[in-house]
Amino acid sequence: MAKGLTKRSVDYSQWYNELVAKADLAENSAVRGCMVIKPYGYAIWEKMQQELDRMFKETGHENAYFPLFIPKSFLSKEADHVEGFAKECAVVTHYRLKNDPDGKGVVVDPEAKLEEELIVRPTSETIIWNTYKNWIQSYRDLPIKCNQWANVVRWEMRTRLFLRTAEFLWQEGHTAHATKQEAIEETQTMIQIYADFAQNFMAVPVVQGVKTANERFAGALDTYTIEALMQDGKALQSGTSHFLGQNFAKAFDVKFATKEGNEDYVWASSWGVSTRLMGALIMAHSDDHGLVLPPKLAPIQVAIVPIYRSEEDLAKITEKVDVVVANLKKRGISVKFDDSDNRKPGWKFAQYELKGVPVRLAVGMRDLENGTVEVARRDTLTKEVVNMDGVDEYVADLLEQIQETIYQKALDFRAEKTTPVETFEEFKSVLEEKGGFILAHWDGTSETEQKIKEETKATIRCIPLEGDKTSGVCVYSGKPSEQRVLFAKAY
RNA sequence: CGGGGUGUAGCGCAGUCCGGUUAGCGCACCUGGUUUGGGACCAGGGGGUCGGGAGUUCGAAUCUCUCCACCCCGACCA
Repeated sequence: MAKGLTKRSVDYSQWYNELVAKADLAENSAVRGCMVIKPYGYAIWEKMQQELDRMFKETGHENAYFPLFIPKSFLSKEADHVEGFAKECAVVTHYRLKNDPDGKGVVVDPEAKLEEELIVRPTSETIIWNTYKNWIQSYRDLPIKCNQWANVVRWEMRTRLFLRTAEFLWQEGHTAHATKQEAIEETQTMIQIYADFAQNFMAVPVVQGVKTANERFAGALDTYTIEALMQDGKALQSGTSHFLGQNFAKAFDVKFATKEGNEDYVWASSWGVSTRLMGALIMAHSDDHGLVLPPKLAPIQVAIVPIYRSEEDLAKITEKVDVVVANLKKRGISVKFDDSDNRKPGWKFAQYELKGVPVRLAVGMRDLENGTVEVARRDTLTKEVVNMDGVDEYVADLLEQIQETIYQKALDFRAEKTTPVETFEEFKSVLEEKGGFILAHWDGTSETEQKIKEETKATIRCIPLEGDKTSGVCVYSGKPSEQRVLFAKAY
């Protein structure tokens, strides 16, 4: 048991907070609501970025960069968009400070007021569509498929490391298309990429679906989402992809000449995932001993701990371990040989467990005599002694197994915590006693959705794309329902 | 932004009610030694604007006012 780490069963959110701190992922900063992502946490984010970036480029996207600041007037050009974001915008009003005439420090120079105030981007649709206007004249200029890796600011009242911070890192893709169909296909392609990434790299199973009107992105016609289930039974929206129709093209007057010689507004999509994925990763797999990382995203995949009495012993062990390290690296496995002498092996074992390192090798004099290595896997906390010869191949296989095992475990957990219900009584009791995802019929109205939210605090996470499509009657109103939708309490 | 709680060494805390030596303990850190197969032990040592500011007082970590930060629960949200 990790010293000082609160058990999940005692206080889940405290467990999360302590884990983020103790595993050296992130910490609160001097700026309210803003986090410092520490090197170990950032290394995981970099691994996510690398893979996503590769997937974006494989599907024909290019990276670009747009400004941090957005003129205030841009935001208000799309009515729903400004409505959605206005309440959480940071605003730049001045461009200069001066010495405080009354004494120490500096004050805002009232002489230096901006003619037009600037919004710190909460998202970049407006500045990008203002720019795209200049890039697009003809259907030959389309499609445009840009992505940017950036920070955004949404002035949240209550924040939690990774899950909701006032500033966060993300990528936002913004595409422009000649046809509605193509824009819809792009929107769907990207949500599929997010789902693939979540499942194959993060080992987090997700439900793909469409958001209801209430939960839709401000300015979108349709929002596709991937929803993941955390160990406390709450849902986490982990990625979204929006079909924007011609809303932003109309707001920013972006027209193009069609093949037929007509003029038409451009069709748009946008899509993003953020450092919130870190929260999903942490809460999906980790246990009371600490972080559990999927091998594909672990900054250190293998930690090697030497066990020795004398310097001579260490030298002998190091000689053997160097070969193992070289062989592992040849296979593209990231490995850390921890020969620091200021910690005992037991401390190191606990530390690498806390940090979620998938595989730990221990090598002592006993192993040198027997030609063996002790192999411990983080996900099951089991240990085996194997031959040192060929341990690199053994570890390579094991890493794949761990990736698969933790995905399967998360999938089983979700299956167990997904409950179809037929009545509102059942809905409430399942939500109360079991939590998790609830599949229920819904009459399709915002009123019913709102009522259910008020009475139970559960929201419609999405209308799933896959699964049971049979019709029924709404659990709340008794009116006809086309298919079951996914309810849960959410982060 | 409402309700509750907490701010004392890098971390975790005691001391605050009832003001009074030099502000203390555990972990961490430094030095030396013994250790090393699941969070080692002994000895010595360093480290403090007691969250900030203002006030009361001969004297404030302690009392008063005020501001700030963080945590939990709500409302809001990726």
